Amino acid sequence: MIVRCSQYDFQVIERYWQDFWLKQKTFKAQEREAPKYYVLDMFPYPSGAGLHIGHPEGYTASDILGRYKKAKGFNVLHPMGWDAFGLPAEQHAITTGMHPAVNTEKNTENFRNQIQRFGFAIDWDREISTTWPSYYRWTQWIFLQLFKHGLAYVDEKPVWWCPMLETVLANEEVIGGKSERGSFPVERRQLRQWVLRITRYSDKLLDGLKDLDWPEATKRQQNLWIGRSSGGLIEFPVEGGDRSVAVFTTRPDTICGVSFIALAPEHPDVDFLTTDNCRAEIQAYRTSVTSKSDLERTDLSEGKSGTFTGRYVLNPLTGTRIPVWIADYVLPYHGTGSIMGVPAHDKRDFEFAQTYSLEIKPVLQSAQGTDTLPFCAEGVLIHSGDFSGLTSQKAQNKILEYLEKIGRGKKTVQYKLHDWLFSRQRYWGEPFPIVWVKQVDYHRIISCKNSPFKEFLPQEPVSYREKGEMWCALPLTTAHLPVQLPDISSFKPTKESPIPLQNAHKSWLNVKMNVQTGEVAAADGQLDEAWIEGTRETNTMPQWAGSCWYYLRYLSPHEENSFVNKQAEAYWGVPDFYIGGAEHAVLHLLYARFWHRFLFDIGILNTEEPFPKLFHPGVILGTDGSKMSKSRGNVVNPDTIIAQYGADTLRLYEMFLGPLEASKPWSVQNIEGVHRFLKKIWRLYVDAEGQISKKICDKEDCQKIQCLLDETIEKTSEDIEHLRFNTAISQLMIFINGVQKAAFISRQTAKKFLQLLAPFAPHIAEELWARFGESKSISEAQWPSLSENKWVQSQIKIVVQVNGKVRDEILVHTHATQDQIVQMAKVAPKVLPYLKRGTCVREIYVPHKLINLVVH
RNA sequence: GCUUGAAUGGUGGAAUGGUAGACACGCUAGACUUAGGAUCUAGUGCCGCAGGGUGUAAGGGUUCGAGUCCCUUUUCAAGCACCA
Repeated sequence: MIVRCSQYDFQVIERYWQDFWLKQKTFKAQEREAPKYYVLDMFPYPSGAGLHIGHPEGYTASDILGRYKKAKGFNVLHPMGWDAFGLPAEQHAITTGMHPAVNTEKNTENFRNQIQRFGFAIDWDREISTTWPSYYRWTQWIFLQLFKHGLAYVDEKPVWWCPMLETVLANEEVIGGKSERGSFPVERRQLRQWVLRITRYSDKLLDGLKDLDWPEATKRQQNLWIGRSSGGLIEFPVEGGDRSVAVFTTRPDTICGVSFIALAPEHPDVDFLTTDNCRAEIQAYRTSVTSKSDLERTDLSEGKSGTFTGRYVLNPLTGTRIPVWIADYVLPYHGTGSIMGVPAHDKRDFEFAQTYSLEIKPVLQSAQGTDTLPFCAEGVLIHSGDFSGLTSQKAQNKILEYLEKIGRGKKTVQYKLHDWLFSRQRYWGEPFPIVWVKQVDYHRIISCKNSPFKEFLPQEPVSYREKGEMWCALPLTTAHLPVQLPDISSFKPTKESPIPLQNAHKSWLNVKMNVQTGEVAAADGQLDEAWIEGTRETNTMPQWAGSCWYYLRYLSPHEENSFVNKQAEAYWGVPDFYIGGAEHAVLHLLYARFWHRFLFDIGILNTEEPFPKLFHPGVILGTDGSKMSKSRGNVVNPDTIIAQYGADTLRLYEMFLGPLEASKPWSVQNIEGVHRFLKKIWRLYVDAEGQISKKICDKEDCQKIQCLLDETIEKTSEDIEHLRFNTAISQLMIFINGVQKAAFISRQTAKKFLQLLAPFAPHIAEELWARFGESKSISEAQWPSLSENKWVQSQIKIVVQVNGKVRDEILVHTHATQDQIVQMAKVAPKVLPYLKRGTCVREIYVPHKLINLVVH
């Protein structure tokens, strides 16, 4: 049952117990009558580079918590899986010609082996991968639900296109004008794309944040990303015409200070607004803007530029003539794509007005009245007719109410959040379960009473027009899922067919469907009455799709009739603890919340939010304090550390580095410290023959050891609950240092310590536990409780301060009164000289801790 | 630029407003050793032989008492960055 070694041979010990746990299924989670605890790690992308030293930081933390909760009597679920669709596998396929599935399988195997070498208490029977057809079948099914409920549509619109990656990217994947992956330049292109209507959930996603136990910074980020701002839509009538220019503003109180209107150069009304004598200049300016990259355009140091259209509009409140400009600091994809310029009270407008010598007219004043322009805070209105004298807050309401009455404006809310661009021109992703059919054929489905294709039919058809033909999106049905990825000969996108799946065999691409039976087959040109023809959607879903719901699949990974088994969902619910990188603050974590809330809304989930408690471990940096990267050559490979010191040491080391949430540099030297700690434990427990050491015996512990054990139980329990693993480990070290000084300790105490150690260093704890003759895993044992007969201390130490500075210590009887203690303190040898210098005017006594004498 | 967070020995880091530097690394000395990169013992913020003084980025404040709370400044990190 146990390893036969007298030395601390961590290689043999760790391998033995890892095999033991896997074979015995020690950590298999099954629904039973007990409180549940679901710990979840963000599942990794199994990259070819293998496990990074940062991965096990979070995994170890969740493992400690999971093992602790199990010992506390909880039924713990700790699963692991693979977020295995994605770009790197596809790029590998393009360069090597190897199918991404083969390469992904290889990398996954490697990741699984590496992770298993850490000895995590994972239920491997629940392993999933987003790339398994049995998994993505249900990703497709959830998409069809979104489709059915009108939350998925196609749109031809400007999207971020990355020429290097040859794909479109979501807003969230573009950072500072470059692609999130690889930092390549991006540009805007008009393309037909699948889009998910996440904006319909803006308010719900915002409100739901309030109750989540998440890092404040992450909540703030999501808040900013959704970017709700309330203000007004105001119409400026065009001089001498019946049209108007609409702007969105959050500061309607400044409307009397408007000295220009600026439109984004791309604004569709620019042509109409431009007068003939300005047309040439406007054209030139627009051309210069489109040639700019987004990075150049949003470069703040460039200053502001624009051109006059020749047109004037009228201020709906004052009737003042206002020139209409176009300017590239106005963004086409926000609000109405046009703004009212109030230079006196907006920094950007101020800059623009200065450049082009436009009027700068203050209409707001602070209480002091000596404001430097631009004055962007709120204040009291001036030069604003009837509204003068009102505060900004009041004026905003009154002005909008007035504009609404005269039909020139209304209150409105704007969001920074855009609908989620959901399609990618890639091979290695989930195919859409959609077939494009002609409008007439779509109507045949609608009019066929019992057509199976009605399962996911939306109220309004999703369609687009091409070459005079209207194409409608026909959703396949649950019975057709999964729509598997077809084999293709080349993964490389080409100019002619930038979408890899367009190279799929015609028998996959072109299909015929039986309207009545729901049968789908390769199109063969022969159409009986019940059949219609169509073409499959060739875009695939983005990587985020699979990670939107994986935490639900873990609950019933083998369920074949549903994406999640109802009983399993009722029992396990959502993760009690979710841990993973802060880099997912607005991507994965926002998308998953959206899907979860949607599934709740259509009545197939019991909870509104997927992750009630979230934690981000800090980044582990290289020894030089900078981010680990291949190019810097400061990458640490977990395999070499495990080979040299063992998994227990690495686990302990990563937890001992510092607070879990802090970013910390890796240090080779410090790892020796925790390794020494484990060797010290081994020497204290095991003698030269490999037997339990004589130091551990059946005698009763001395008071010191018993108090120390109680302290250690208390401290480690509390620290684990609060994820303060570094201080928990230091307490374990304090205990061992104490044991080293003691003559002996009891078997009971020795075993209790092993239990405290087990969540952190499970292999050595399990091995020593077994050597005490235990036949069951240490993980099955109940967490130790405090000893019942607590030693009663007769004397306590009181610190004596004079004017807040420590001068002496006195030993007093536990039940001494405050007066007695004050008297003792006043005659303490090191205190006396200070008392002689003045008179004691006050004594502050903190029970059982200190006494402070105030001397003047 | 804006927002948020942080700053403690040679190093990583401890410290419900109540003994600053726990624990560990490193270093110094010693012990055991053929040997020590194993192990054990003692020491280790700074100044001072010592009594003692001083000390948590800098300055101010609140308090009997401040690393901790408040204000100003500096530096660093993260996020956002023309979102009207």
